[in-house]
Amino acid sequence: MATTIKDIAKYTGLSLGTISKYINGGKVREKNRKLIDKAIRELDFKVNEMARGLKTNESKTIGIIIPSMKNYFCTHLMSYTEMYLSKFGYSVIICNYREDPKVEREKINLLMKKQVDGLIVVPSGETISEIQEIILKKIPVVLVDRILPDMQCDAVVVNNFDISKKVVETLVERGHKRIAIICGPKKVSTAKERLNGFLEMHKKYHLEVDEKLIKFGDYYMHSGFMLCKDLLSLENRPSAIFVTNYDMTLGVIQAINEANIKIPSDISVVGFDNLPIFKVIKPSLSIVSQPMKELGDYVAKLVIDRLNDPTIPTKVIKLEAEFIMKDSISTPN
Amino acid sequence: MATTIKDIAKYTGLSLGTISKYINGGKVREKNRKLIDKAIRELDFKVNEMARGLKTNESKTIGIIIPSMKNYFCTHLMSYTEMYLSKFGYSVIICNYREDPKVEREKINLLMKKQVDGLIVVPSGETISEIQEIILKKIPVVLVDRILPDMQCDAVVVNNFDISKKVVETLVERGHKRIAIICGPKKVSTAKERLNGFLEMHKKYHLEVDEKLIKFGDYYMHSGFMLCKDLLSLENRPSAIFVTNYDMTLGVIQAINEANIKIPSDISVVGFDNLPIFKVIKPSLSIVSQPMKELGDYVAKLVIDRLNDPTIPTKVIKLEAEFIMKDSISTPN
DNA sequence: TTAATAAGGTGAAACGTTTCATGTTGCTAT
DNA sequence: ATAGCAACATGAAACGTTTCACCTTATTAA
Repeated sequence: MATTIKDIAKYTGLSLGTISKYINGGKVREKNRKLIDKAIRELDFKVNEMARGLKTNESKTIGIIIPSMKNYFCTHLMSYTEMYLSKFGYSVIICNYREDPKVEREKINLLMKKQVDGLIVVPSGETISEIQEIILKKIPVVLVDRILPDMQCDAVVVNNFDISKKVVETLVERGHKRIAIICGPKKVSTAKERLNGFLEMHKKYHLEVDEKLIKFGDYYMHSGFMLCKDLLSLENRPSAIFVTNYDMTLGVIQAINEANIKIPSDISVVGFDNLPIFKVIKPSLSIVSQPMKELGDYVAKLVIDRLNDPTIPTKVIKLEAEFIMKDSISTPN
Repeated sequence: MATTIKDIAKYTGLSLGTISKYINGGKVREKNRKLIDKAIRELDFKVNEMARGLKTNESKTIGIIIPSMKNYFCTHLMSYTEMYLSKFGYSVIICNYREDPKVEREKINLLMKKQVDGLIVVPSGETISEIQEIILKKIPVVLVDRILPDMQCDAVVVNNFDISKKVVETLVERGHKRIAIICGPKKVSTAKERLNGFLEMHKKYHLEVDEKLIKFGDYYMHSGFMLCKDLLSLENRPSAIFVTNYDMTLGVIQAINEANIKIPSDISVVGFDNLPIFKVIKPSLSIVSQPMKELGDYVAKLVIDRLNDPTIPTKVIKLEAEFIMKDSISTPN
């Protein structure tokens, strides 16, 4: 059906080898070059990457696995990763596992069957052994945002612990004593680290930790909403809330709006991720901002580096998140 | 390196044909089934989809081309499409062209080289001939959100014209006479249709159309911001603004906030796309809401249907967007 | 027991490339 | 004119599957 290298060979009277050489950047005689170019144009030849991949054992494709395509943090990040990779001739298959480890496992399998040259994962935390096996097969794996215990592979993360300390310290310095935190799922490393920073600062300032003020959500808006409602209905409610991801931050604001409570006069809020939306919310929100482009670029760079030299030692890149103070913080009444 | 069907054949003492038949769901003798299963487990066999695809001339992959991975409307939509397709054994390569028709062309080419079985496109409007060619090659193409002139292919869109009329009519009924519209790029069908609805209602109600109140943006937040600033600085500024996509709506709100103007007392606003964010903005925004899941599902369905029977006549599915009235509309002063 | 038939197994060819050892051409210098 | 060499061309084998015509084994009925 479609034009193949054979058709080009027939059309030009040259051999398969010559055509192949040429389309892979090799040199041919000037008159042959013209002839081949003409044939390619006339017959509308496009190389069959499946056949090529079969032969070369390279798909020039990187698999990307993220929790959800509705997660703007992930898709945003991956848009940079894709851009970087495409400069090096790699394309990308993005799979989302809808927060379901079973689906995550399936997608990992799928990508292996598709012979991806490397794998980028924002893991659920429940597929450690599957990922281990891939690493054993010498396929480059890069973890993003979250790390997995005891896993010997490249990763790009942010300084969750430190930035969380900084946020809490700032609140404490403003006089807050009852600070709530809304974390992600306990399995996820970022959630643990952000919580640990929170606890650390309580220890440093000899503040009592009220377990009721520590909430674990699922990183989605609705859970931010519900958990915030819980917090607001406590008889001794917090004077500040630290929300540790983007979607839950939205949920928290929704809950506060619905309760007719004012930020920051009634309650202080620190959110997460510097996405355009926070320019739109009044009062402007104090947030932890992650360096999206850097994250996305580094992820791609680590894959490419390992593809070029599989023997280099694994690296965990820790980038700096930034705490941006705006108008959503005040001193407690 | 990796385990192949040949290794399984050797391990089990069976022939290639038998193994192939079994992994494709064929019947083998019970004792052979056990033997093959064991071999697959022990040797960790995974079928090489490149080899399979080469032979079967099917990649079981659908290419998806969207303007940007930072466009939440697109990624959100495609998350439904992916879910639907994966139920039918298809996976998905998502390419974004960063709003650049040159990149769009490259990505179309890339996907053809990768032998995708079908193509889903949110087109820039500048690659008509390239898409035509693909259709000629009998590869299923589905257009989403936007249609292209004279293109004989499946598409899923919403009733842009009607919904725009409804919005404008509502504003007119509330007494607005100077209504501004912020459209998308002129090349894009949705922009044209939404504008036409706007004009139609002006005609119906014998309202003068002030060209200064018609703005064309690029569907990004910043252009919404800038165009809104323009509108606000007119000496005879509009009493209502209709913004025709999500990101530009955010920009408009930002501009209005910065100008210290109040919605709806000073100006009425109607936005686009019912994304979670609008639960968070005060006052709650009146919006046009598109049926995301239906859109995404239908797109997938059309591809699958045509894959199953390439001869069926092409369909353009028009789904109903909804106008949700909230608190951002008042009568003009 | 055997013939007939059903059920399952076999292996070579093919898919569209790349690779590489070998063959052929065109130049350059004498 | 020609030897020598660089430059380029050739074509068969291989990559890991599927397919299919044909062969073998098991099952059944008489």
